[in-house]
Amino acid sequence: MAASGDGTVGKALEVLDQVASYGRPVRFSELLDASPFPKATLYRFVQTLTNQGMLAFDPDRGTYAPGVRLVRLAHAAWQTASLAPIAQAHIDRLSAEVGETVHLAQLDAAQVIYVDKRNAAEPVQMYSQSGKVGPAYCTGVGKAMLAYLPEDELSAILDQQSYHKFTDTTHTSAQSLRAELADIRANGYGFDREEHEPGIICVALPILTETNRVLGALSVTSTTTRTNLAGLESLVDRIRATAQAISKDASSWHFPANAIPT
Amino acid sequence: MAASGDGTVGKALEVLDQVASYGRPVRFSELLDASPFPKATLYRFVQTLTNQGMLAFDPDRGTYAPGVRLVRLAHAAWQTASLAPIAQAHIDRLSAEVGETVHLAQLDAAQVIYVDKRNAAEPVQMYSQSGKVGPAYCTGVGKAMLAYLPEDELSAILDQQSYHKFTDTTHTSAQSLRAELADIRANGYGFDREEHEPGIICVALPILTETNRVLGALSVTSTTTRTNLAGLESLVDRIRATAQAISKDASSWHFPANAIPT
DNA sequence: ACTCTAGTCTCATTATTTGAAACTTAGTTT
DNA sequence: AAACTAAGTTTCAAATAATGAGACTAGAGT
Repeated sequence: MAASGDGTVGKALEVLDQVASYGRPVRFSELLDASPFPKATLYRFVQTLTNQGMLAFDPDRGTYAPGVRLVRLAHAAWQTASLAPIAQAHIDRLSAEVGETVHLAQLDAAQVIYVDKRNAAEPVQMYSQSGKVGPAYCTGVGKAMLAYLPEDELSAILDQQSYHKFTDTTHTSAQSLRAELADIRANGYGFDREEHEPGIICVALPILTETNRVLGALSVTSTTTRTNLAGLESLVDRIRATAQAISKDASSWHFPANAIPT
Repeated sequence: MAASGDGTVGKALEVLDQVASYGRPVRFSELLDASPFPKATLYRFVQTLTNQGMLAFDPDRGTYAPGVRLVRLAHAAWQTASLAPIAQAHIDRLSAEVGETVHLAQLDAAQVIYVDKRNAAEPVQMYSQSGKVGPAYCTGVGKAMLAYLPEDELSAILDQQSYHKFTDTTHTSAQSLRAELADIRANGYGFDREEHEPGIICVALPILTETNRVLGALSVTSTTTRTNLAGLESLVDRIRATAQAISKDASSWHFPANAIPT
């Protein structure tokens, strides 16, 4: 039932996450210090993952880092499973119209993953910006998605949040967050009231299927120096139209007859 | 000793690759038809991978696709393990100077993965272009890397090539390929003589460490309508300088003291 | 109501993982 | 140069998890 702990494969992926979390190449001993696994076990996992190209070993330095095979797999994930390729054109248009940064996010376990981002000023985004993660409980997109989750999934996710108080508007308990989620559900949209970073505000709407399953969320971000919540609220209709268009495309476009064979 | 077959984890990752290879969401039964695993076993793998967020299940359609967790992991891989962030500035400059498309590639098992691409005309590349794979035996970057591989790794990789004849200059055997690799090693650079796509030619150089380990490869691509091999050859010095600069940066830059803790 | 197909679950057998401890380098100290 | 130390690697019997044939269920088609 919980996300972690499916047999050997789950443990190996835990190790993979651990390596990725450092953001730099790591020594075996560093991993060992922070690992729940005994030396020999961790060693075998690291070996296996390296064999498989999921980790890369630098023999000159004796360090491990996430491997390039992940880049290949992610390419497939991004193209196949994410809303990004579908949403691309819609996001471009929205970003141009509102003149602010647009984020497209999806839920991964208890975290938010930004799968695309469009900045009005700088028209094309880069790979390195996709894949960035953020907390679900204090971002506009996170809350918009949580608000439409079925109760069992929601409570599992709420339990996993850190409720770290980034600013003085950050929610610090599942309880207060739940209250806001109810509001969001009632309105159909939600805000980030500088909950994650001071001065940064956003409006966010979920992207839902016809059956009301959560596919992702869309947000328009700005700063308190440029606008305020009411200003962002005036964009809601425009954003909703985009979200609906994406949802519509997602329902049809999911079976591209076949990919161009390179 | 081959790359595949490390226990349960290896098998699970094989399934993951299989799903990714379709380039579209797939039914369980489709996977089963093409899978070496018996029904119950495949089922368990798919379940586990889905639990783990490595696959995403679409309950409306009953299909599986690569999951968003991969996007997160790939972000880490791209940033930490790939040459892309290091090479960025160098590639920009090179692309601007030569006015042609520059590719940065690395080796993943027996395939080439393009981790970055800079097109002189359209200045910023997109995520969706990173992660693209290509054959090693008939691309400029592929051959440049193979040429500098130690014999044991090389022969393992040569055995895994398909030697599909894309054009009439494509190598169709390990033997003829080996001969060219010797030339490349002697010259320090290699060409793609329309071996993969008619009309497309390129020069490629490996990116090596001081200890002569292969880190990746760099290529400048053009078309036969715009230039010819001699034209590309004149760029070799310029490309070599870039490759060396990247290698130098890679040797120091590999330990960013710590990442911005967002 | 019956049949066929796709998907899910069970459980005794089998194979793999586990991890304490021994071993191997390579680097440091006395 | 011998003794210590730390990091990485290997071993092997015991413990655990994976395996897969087949049973089961749900739904679609006739």
